[in-house]
Amino acid sequence: MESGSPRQSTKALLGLRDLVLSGEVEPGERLSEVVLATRLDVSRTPLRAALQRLEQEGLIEAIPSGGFAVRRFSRADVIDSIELRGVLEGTAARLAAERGVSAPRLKAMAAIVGKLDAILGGGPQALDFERYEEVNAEFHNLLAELSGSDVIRREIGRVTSLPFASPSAFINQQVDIPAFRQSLVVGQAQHKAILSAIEQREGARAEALAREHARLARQNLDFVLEEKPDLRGQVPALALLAI
Amino acid sequence: MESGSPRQSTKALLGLRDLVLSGEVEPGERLSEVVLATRLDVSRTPLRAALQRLEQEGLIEAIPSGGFAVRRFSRADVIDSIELRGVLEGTAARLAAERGVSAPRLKAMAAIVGKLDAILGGGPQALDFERYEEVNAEFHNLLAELSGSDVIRREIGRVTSLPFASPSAFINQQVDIPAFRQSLVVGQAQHKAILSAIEQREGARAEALAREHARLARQNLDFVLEEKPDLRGQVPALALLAI
DNA sequence: TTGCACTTCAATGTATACACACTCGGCAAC
DNA sequence: GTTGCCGAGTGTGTATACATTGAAGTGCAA
Repeated sequence: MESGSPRQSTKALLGLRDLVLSGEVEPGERLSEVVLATRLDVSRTPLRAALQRLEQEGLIEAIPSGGFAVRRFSRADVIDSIELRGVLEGTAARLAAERGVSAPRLKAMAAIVGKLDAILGGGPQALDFERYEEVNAEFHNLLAELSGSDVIRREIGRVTSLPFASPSAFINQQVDIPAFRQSLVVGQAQHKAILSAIEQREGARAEALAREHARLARQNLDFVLEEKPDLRGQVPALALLAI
Repeated sequence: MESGSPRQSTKALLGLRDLVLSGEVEPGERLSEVVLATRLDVSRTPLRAALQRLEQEGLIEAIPSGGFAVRRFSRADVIDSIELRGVLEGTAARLAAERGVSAPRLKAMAAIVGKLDAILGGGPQALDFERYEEVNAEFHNLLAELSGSDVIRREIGRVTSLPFASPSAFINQQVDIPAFRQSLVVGQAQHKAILSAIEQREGARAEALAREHARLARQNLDFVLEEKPDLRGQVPALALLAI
């Protein structure tokens, strides 16, 4: 069987995930298999596979009496998920520093940092958020790889599958506020420092920096929730949040 | 639907997990749905649910062309899984210290430590491994809870579902060797220190201690693999290992 | 003898029918 | 009026038939 595109289970998984993330089905709402199967135009079998998978991803949760419901995330969940990402990326950075990284891969990381510099250096209004988000994701993906550990890489992948735990959770055009733009500058400084620490085999520094880097997301979260609560609907990462 | 015991999917999950963990199906071996369904006396539907779940647990992996195979773990995987557990339990301990733990829960933790003392204090030959393993698991479960974070608790639960990443991975009668008994004493000292650090709100100390505590498992792993390689078959946690 | 293509087969992916448990409404008894 | 029981209905859990694809083996041709 081809594991590529034209599978119903893939269609069901992507469709269902999108339905949940976009907020079309509300947190706490029970997910009816027949309704969803009809809506996504798949049979119940691949749909159930998608439900099980999303349960493991943490987006939905099993109901004791059977079936699933959209999970309702608290602010604490979001904060702790960000903290967890920081801890895991910190570990990746520390392991990279301790175990060493080959010159070519360090060069690749430096190239990514250079690209981020170029994106940020283009002047305030020329800033391409989408492009920054893309390259930022590259940085974080490569960081996970530099750890040299498949176990760590897998784990980071799992945790960051939750939208609000993603490294790019609060990078988007919608929330174009000076405070956010500044946070990108700070974040880029941290990127450089993390790379430097890895190059110089400073494990503890690399770990601390990566943790602090993740906290940037928490700062932005706090800012949105407290200063600009009206922006909540604009940030996709917060669609599942029930404060 | 009752989510309790008499469900075919439960039967399939437990049966399949046991089949993999016991080594009855060898690492790398392809898992045939029809064969397994017959063997476990369930239909393919609940079996497929179990397969999907075990894939998420990390015990088996999907084959590109379809189906699943028993995952083959390298020594690096085991080492990194232990490291990961240390990092996560370290985070749980740090959060417990930083955020504070209620007096009753601290008391409960102290009670567990007391039970471990009693088990270890009974003299060398009276040592009840099974009981120690049980109470040790209690300690680690409560530690995860003391973090006050469902996110962290879930994550620790996931990681420690792999047999060699479990806190009790190398505690068993089979490997009754002086070095192992000594490691229990050291481990218990670390238990006390972790509790003390949490009580005194010393986050960094609590984290460092919990990390080091996990490394005890790595020491025991190294000992088995290098000093007593003939014991490999005796330790259930190593059944999946392909050095 | 070797390589390619076709055929066949086996195993997974999908759809759907059936069985049973949980829920919710109504009715009766207290 | 409230509480408890009962029955219908909805929906998930399970089984199985069918579709589809990947792989292997065989035969023919170069």
